[in-house]
Amino acid sequence: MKKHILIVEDDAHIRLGLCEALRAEGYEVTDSSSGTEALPLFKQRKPDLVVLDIMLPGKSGYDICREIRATKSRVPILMLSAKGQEVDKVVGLELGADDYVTKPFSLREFLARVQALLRRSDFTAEPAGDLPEEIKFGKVRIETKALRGVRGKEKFELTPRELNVLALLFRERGNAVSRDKILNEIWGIEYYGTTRTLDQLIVKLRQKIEDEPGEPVHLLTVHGLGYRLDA
Amino acid sequence: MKKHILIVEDDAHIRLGLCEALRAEGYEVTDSSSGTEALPLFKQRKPDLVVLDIMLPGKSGYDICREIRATKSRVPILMLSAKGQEVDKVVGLELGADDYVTKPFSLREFLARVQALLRRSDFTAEPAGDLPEEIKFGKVRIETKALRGVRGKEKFELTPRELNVLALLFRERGNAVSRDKILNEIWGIEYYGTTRTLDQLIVKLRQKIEDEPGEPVHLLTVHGLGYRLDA
DNA sequence: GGCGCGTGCGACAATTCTTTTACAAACTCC
DNA sequence: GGAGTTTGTAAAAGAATTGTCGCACGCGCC
Repeated sequence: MKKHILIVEDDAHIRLGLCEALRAEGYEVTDSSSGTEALPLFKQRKPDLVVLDIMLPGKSGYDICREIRATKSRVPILMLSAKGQEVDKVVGLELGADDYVTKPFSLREFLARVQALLRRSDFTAEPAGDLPEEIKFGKVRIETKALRGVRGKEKFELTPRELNVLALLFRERGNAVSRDKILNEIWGIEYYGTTRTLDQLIVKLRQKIEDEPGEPVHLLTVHGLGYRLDA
Repeated sequence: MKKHILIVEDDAHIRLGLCEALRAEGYEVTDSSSGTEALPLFKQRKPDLVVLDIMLPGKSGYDICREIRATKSRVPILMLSAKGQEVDKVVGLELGADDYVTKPFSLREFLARVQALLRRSDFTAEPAGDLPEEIKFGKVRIETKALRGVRGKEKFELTPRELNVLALLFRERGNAVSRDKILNEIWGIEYYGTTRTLDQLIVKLRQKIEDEPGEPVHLLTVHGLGYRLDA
């Protein structure tokens, strides 16, 4: 899943440059030039990383940093300090910023720090954190941490996405889960693809967990709604 | 096992900031604002690392450092020196401090040093922390202290880094370990490099421990996540 | 200085996963 | 039963991830 980054920086040149560079790296970027806009944006978009310029019209980066921490969020924060500006790192530290880059900085350095901060905070990793150790039903047993399982004597592996979908269905086992819900939970709220993608993944899952994929006994279709997992 | 850290710092803002950051990293933290409290706390809690501000009301960080060393403890000590303050490293060295961080510093830098000190103090052998004596799976047997192993009758040598990565995977054997986790644990928090470096190292490891490096049976890729070692 | 070694990085190839497409089959409703 | 909709499935296209090669750099050693 794409990492989402919020940038708050008033200098349009720099802001757009950073945005472009981050997007080129495959991040999803939200940007703002205004300090007052920052907190609402933060709450709304729930980014995985925040980049704050210290000098901003209206509210300073320090203020925003403090506000974000006041929400109990532990999102990593990277502060940009202006050229030649005295940086009071201790002030930032008290406020909970994680790292600083001093202008002028190279794009490469900036990207490296972004990556490093995301890596450090990355306990969300791919298969979402709240998976059970094991998923079991019928002849099937799946070790979630290994992304692999067995059906009777057949071994198979799962991709992170397959595992997430299966875990969601397993959590709701016995109940039908709508396609929309699955797409929202696993693909994310702003997914624009077709719903056939999910069907395709279900096919793959059936091939793995069902004895007769064409005649499923566990992973059932609920016509007009979605799918249901029966144990 | 959680590492335990004792912080002695009078500035409440900084103290709490550091505490929170360390706890977020999974350390157990005891904090104190008073120099006189420090030694009793140290004796009682037996931390794995001590962080001392130099300027303290009552007793200075230097004093506490000396007292701790007088107990024959070899616990790593990280000193914080205030902004603009002259640091007498020689004095500190004589007293047995292991590292200094000069304010202003970023959280990231602080955490990196903490991690480095803990790792260094963790010395069982050259490479790193808590390695088992021997790593064994399939036809492979590795003597960790010698950085040497055999696969059937083939002998090979390992570099420290290769051994560390392999040991990490071995400790988690059966579970997929994400690239980010490997990079964090082995390369450390302050690593800004690319993840291709890790792939490269995996290639080398496969050449050593697999009969068919192109067709690995032990050191497996978990696409989209990282790697997994199967015994 | 030249050499070997461990390590890091860029580039491109190979592999795997995801998404789309197309059409057949199943289902719903009248 | 038939039209319209929804779902199953295979195959192809498209993306993303990983494997691998070759070169660069720093370091210790000759």
